[in-house]
Amino acid sequence: MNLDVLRHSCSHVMAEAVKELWPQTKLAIGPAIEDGFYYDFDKQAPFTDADLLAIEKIMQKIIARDDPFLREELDKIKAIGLFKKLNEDYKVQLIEALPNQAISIYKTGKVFLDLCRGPHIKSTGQIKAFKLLSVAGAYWHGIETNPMLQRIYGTCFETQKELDEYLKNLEEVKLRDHRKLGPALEFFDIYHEEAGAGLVFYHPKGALLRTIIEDYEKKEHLKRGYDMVITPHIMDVGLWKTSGHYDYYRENMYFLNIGDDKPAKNIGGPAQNRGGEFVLRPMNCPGHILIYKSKTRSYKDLPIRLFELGTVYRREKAGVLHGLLRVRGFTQDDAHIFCLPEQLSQEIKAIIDFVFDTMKVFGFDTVGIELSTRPEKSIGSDEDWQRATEALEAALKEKGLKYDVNVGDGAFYGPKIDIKLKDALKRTWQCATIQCDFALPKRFNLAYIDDAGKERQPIMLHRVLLGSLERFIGALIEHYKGELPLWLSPTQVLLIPIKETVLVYAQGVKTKLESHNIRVDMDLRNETLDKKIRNAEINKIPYCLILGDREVKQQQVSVRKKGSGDQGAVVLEEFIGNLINQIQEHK
RNA sequence: GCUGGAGUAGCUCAGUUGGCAGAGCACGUCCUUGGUAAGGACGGGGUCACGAGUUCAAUUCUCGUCUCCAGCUCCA
Repeated sequence: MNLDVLRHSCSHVMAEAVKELWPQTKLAIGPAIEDGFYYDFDKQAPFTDADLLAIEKIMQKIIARDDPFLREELDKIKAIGLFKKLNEDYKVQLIEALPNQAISIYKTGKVFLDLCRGPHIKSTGQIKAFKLLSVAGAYWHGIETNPMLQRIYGTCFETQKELDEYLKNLEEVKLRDHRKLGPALEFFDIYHEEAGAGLVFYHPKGALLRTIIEDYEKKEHLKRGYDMVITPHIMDVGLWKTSGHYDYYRENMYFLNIGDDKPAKNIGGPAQNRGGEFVLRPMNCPGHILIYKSKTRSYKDLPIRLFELGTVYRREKAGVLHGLLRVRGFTQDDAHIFCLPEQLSQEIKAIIDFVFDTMKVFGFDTVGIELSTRPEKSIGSDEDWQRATEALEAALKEKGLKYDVNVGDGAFYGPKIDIKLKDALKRTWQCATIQCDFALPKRFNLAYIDDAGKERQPIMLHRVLLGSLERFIGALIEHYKGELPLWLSPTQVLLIPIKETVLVYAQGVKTKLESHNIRVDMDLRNETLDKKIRNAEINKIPYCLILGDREVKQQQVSVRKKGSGDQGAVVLEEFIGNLINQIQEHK
């Protein structure tokens, strides 16, 4: 049986139940979605949890009746008349938007009918396992200015067992929630009320994790021919007028009304682009562009790859903020590559490789590549957009990668490739993006001198690998359920001395581990061994070393591995050797 | 920004039909010196999100604000 058909049919049954309980309710649409189905209703009073239970009960009744799904076809005029009579305004709108041809409707039971393309299951009795999950607001047709409807989400499976597994998986998702795990593991917190929503505070362990990630990235970028730069967090508004952000991104920018008396020097763009006011940067590009422009560049210098762990601030709408995934201040692993046209394809392919390699090191599979094209609100000529889009597409094709095209979803200055990663629960996360840009080089009058001594315009690539470190750390926490691999764990080894008499020995072990750059903590509290072990497990520390009289006497350490318990005693050097191997292999 | 739900100790949550605010964990002190997931006793900790209003009295009722949660819209 086709699961989408089953779910779609289930949404019809739900709509029938809602109409039975509240006959005045108007129906909008009710499709199957990835994990279930929904139906949008126009009803005055909000649906409550109790209402959902009542609806489920009626649905059970309809399913027990085993009503057949019957298809009928009408011409458009008749269909409009029928749904007008039923007072189903939204259905009338839907039919009016359809081409002038036969309109199909489906009937179930004696009274319920719905505009529907189909197909459906034979009869309601084929629904074996379903559950209504939640209710939420949703705009009619998804357009903000339209009336808001009430959407009931539900899911449906062929068997109860599959439904139970799905519900169990939902619980699993909750357990992995980085918004709970992150503060619990003392990685980060957000002081919504005191400091502001969407602003992240890294506590010592989280800051250490981030430093480990940053160090890895710096090393890897230097290895791959990037230069590191550091640019200011506030810059004159004139720069943002020239870049186009002032016109195309203003509602997301923070302005600092106190500026300098003297307007900034105008670079590129019209003369009115003089500032005197400052902007907290929402992006890093203008800073990198200034560095590119700082001297005359030869074609022999290109490509120039400027990398910065750049913190940016964006004024996101309050309702979209979500843990570390959507914040107002975040740090991108951002680079801008200035290159010759003939270098473009090679650079894009190198970035794609870089993304794949990086994801693998952090333990993710990459999936889902999307190519996004020119949006309505954008700068640059059609010709440039076409060249940029073709360049990205060609690179994907040359690498033999599958991708979807997302029409109109590009940045305002250029088309982009998004690479999504897949976590342990098979959820996807938007992290890496590669954007091809002919527009900003033009606006800022970027140039290089070609082999004939003529001034030419370089092409600019914007790209991030992990995207925002905040979002990526959120993904890491959920992917690993907080149990980070050894090489990323803020505390790699916890020393547990059993009693005070072994403290001298324990201190010696600690010093030795630290001399190998192993991150080690010692639990000196006056607690039982059991308690300290429990604590280490809860804090998801990869290794514990238990140190008592026995270990001192034999000059060994007793190893306990998270999740697999007592590993027995070994000499310290053996343990260290083993650990270093694992760390080097990014395990 | 929109629709709905919510905000009580650091955390997880009780509770008050309007009348002195509660537990477990965590934290502190003391006892206990232990062998692989919670040893014991005692103790500190709260403008019940914030601001108005109603009332003899508001954590509780009303209104507003902020924030969170589930979505919509938007996005790294």
